[in-house]
Amino acid sequence: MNSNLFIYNTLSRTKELFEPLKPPFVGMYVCGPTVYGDPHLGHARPAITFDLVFRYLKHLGYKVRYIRNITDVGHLENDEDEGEDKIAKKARVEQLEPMEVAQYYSDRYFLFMDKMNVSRPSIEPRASGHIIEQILMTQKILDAGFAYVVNGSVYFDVNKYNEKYGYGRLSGRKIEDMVSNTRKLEGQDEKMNSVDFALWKKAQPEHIMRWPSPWSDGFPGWHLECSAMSTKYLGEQFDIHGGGLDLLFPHHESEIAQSTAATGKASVKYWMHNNMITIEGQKMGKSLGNFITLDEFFTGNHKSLTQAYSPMTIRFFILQAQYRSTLDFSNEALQAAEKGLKKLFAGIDTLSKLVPSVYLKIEDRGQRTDKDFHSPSSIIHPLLQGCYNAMNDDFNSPVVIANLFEAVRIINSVYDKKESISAEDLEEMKNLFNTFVFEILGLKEEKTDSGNELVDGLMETILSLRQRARENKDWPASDQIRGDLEKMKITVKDTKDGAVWNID
RNA sequence: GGUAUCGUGGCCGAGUGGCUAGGCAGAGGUCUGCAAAACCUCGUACAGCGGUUCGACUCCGCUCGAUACCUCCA
Repeated sequence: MNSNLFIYNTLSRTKELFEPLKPPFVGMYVCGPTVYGDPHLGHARPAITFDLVFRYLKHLGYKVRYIRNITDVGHLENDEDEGEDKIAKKARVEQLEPMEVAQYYSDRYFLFMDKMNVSRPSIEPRASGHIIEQILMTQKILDAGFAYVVNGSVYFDVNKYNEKYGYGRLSGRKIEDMVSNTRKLEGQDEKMNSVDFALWKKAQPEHIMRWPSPWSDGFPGWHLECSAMSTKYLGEQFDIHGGGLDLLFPHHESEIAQSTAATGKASVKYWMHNNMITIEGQKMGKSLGNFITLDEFFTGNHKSLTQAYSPMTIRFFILQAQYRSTLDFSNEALQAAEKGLKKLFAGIDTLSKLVPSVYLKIEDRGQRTDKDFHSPSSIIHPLLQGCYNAMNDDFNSPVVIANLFEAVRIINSVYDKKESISAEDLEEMKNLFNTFVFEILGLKEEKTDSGNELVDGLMETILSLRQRARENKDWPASDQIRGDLEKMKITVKDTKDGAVWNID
């Protein structure tokens, strides 16, 4: 557990050695989805990024409590007077109960995350289930003197907070600049200062989602849920807080302010931010209307998509970029990922068929030179070490994958009898794939109908007929069978051990 | 305008002060009845201009360009 894991901390803009506050326990909080729309590719990135973090920390032996919230209330439409809750607005349009909408899209979110093999977090709290905690936190901030009440709404006093603790440290903003640069919005007259934000908003009569509070019937402000729920489940101070880069300001900045104002100390040790997925160089997002939902990816049902892409292809595509880089979507890039993933799993399949060579190597007597290229310490072990080094360097999954492809190259060479492998190497190789492909990267094979007894039996019959044709050098018949199967998406390959087939 | 990040070969995408990323696509070769797969070889990328240095794609400055945030957004 005494690892050399380095994490890029947005707070310091450097990679820092990861040292949990209370080892072996690790507390991690990640901003989850607002459930008022179908999950799109952008939602997949943080989910997979922090799943990778979750999986790796567990692999290192930490006991991780991972919280990812569901925002089913709390984000204001804007900061204006009539600021209405997004969930409520959508609900009115569709004439549905707000919670029905939230439930529907929550279910959709879970469904698609499961398909991409994203682990379920330890706790997935809902904002609507933590109104009391949010009210209590608002009260605490009021008591500390960093908030004020106007007409039943409660606002955070950013200026006062700034004087004592400094506001803007995460995002590198100065409050003076912000005051002069904040756009003039309608109906800001309640706030003492334009940079102040709402902790509690009084609900207008038409506002559906509302709860009683000491100040008014209303609803919590849009940064409050994360502060309240992270504190509830992880304590006043915890290790990692993650989320999309687009949440850095003002959301995370305000979270820091709220928690610090309430408790007098900084709550988060490591701030992690995943970068955006872009499409034609632009952020894929709701407001731009250029997003593609996960459902559309999986079905191929979208005008920008030339084909469907499987959940694992999406996962692999995301893991092929480091989480802090922007990732540009294109059909070409996705197809490259699809083929690469196929090659990886073909390699794993081949690995299970390998037999170790039995000859006694000269280096087994002790002396080792650079030419001893078949001992564990000289070919497989460096790859394993390379994977750990990459993960320890701020979760550099693309480098892990590069190491895995090198391993696949070795597997194929051994299978082609161009290289040999010792029993120890073979075991280490299997360990490498089990650990990194399945456990840490969380990839899994998407098997189709293979394994179905009926299909297997039919295929055996068909291929034995084709084999007879081949033995008779009846190439037209042989090729026709292969061609007909190809039309049914069944690929037949002739190897020296006979024909093998698989369904695409 | 402010803040931040970034500009790598046909595409995606790592990385580094002097030493191979990797995947996809492309070219040639081996194997194969053919095909597929696999393996081998190849292309001399690091926006531009200066500076530091024995040496920079990597450090510094400037220019150009891109993106994100400053309003809900993963």
